[in-house]
Amino acid sequence: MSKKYEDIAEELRRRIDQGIYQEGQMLPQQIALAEEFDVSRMTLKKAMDILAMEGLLFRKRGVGTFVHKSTLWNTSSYKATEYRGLTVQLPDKKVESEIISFDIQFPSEELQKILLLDSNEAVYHIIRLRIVDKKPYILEDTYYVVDIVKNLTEEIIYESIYEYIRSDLELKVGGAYRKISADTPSDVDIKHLDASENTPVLEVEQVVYLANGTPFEYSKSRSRFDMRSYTITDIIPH
Amino acid sequence: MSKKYEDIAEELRRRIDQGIYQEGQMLPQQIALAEEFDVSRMTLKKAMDILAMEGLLFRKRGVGTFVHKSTLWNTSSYKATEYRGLTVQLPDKKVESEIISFDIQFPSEELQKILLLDSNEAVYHIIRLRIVDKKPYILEDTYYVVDIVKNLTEEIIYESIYEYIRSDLELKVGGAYRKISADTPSDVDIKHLDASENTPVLEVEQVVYLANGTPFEYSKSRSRFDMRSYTITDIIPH
DNA sequence: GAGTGGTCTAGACCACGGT
DNA sequence: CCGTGGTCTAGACCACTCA
Repeated sequence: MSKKYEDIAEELRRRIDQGIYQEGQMLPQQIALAEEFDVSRMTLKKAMDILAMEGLLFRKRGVGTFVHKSTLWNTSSYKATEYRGLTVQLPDKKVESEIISFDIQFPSEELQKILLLDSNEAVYHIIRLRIVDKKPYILEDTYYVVDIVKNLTEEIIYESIYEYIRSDLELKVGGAYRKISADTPSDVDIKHLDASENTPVLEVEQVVYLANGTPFEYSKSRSRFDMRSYTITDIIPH
Repeated sequence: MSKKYEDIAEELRRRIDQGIYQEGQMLPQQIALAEEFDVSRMTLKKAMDILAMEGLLFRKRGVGTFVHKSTLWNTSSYKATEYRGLTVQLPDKKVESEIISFDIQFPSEELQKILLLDSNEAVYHIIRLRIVDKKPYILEDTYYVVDIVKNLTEEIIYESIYEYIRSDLELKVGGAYRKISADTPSDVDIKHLDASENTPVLEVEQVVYLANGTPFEYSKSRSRFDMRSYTITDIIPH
């Protein structure tokens, strides 16, 4: 069962992409669109809310709904709120992995707090280098809760862990907390990211939750400053 | 006229802060809360949507609504979606400013595209060092559209520009696009941020929009890697 | 005043999780 | 099966902008 407002959001997104609704141009009024899609106005508005939060539309009360101009933000930078794997973020590129370490262990006290675990509930610990178009791209240091992300194998890690979580385990990701910071390179960074002692590093520390609120991943991902950046769209509803 | 769902969100936030609804605990069902606040269930749900997006609550269909546990994310890091000034972000600290340059100019071609200006519509260009507790904290390189942020003076810049925009000009901020990246320090960074040649720098590039969708600010803010980081809460609705 | 989007309702029905 | 939250409706009324 698909949700009407998601379908409509999808269709409107398509029309903007294809230029049927052009940059800066006004869209048909909500009532007309509601009639076209044969839904109530509230449902149509909910679809528009999604696009407004994504930054594609903005609305002005008493005036109308417009397509936002893009410019800066369609560059080679990644949405900070992207939770799917690199394979999805870089569909045109060749993404490979090098497994630097893969083991199973009991969580430290700090990790127990973060992932809401007892000391006897094991975690996988994976250090993995992602290689894009033959160049070292990002170094991931990740912990997964074993009870949730069951039966990880080297084969899965070599491909896409998120694909496995979604398709095989049929788990739904519900969201994440992220912290973005800069850092000096560690020895490990220098070794694997093709960095020198003075190359700044961009780090994303994150806890990822299932749709039911259970945390299942804690990770730190580091990349060279000149390889990656993150974008955030922040629309305040009014 | 205040909005009911904002008032209710505020009240629920207060109850979570005060521990009336405790971490991990289930809240009263939506229908009961809707009756308590004397609103429809849709309105109550909208209030909860806000708190869920903030990451305070999560809901599980068929089960109930729970208070999210916090841990990691209440540290000394700043919400990436905070658009108000430093004065608000650091209420306990002494925030001062040093004006490095302040002039008015015509926008470059690139800036015209970003801020949707003609070549004859002037912008203020401000380079300002923010000093927190006597330490250099962040170096801001900002352009404001003169037609919108009228009559800027050195006095205003020395204090809080956002306070001026909100209180005196009575403009409402509607959102922003941000890009976070790391960089090597520039000469200006080294000079003003108490950085050496090898100190990584964290940069936030942003375009800020009024509530009506008009862009009015383009800026790059840089800080030393060890002075600042940004957090993002990302909840996928389901 | 005419036309836009924003809020709110009262109620129906659906999807999901646990018993 | 029951109880939870999620979706959707049809319509009312409000707030804002612009002619």
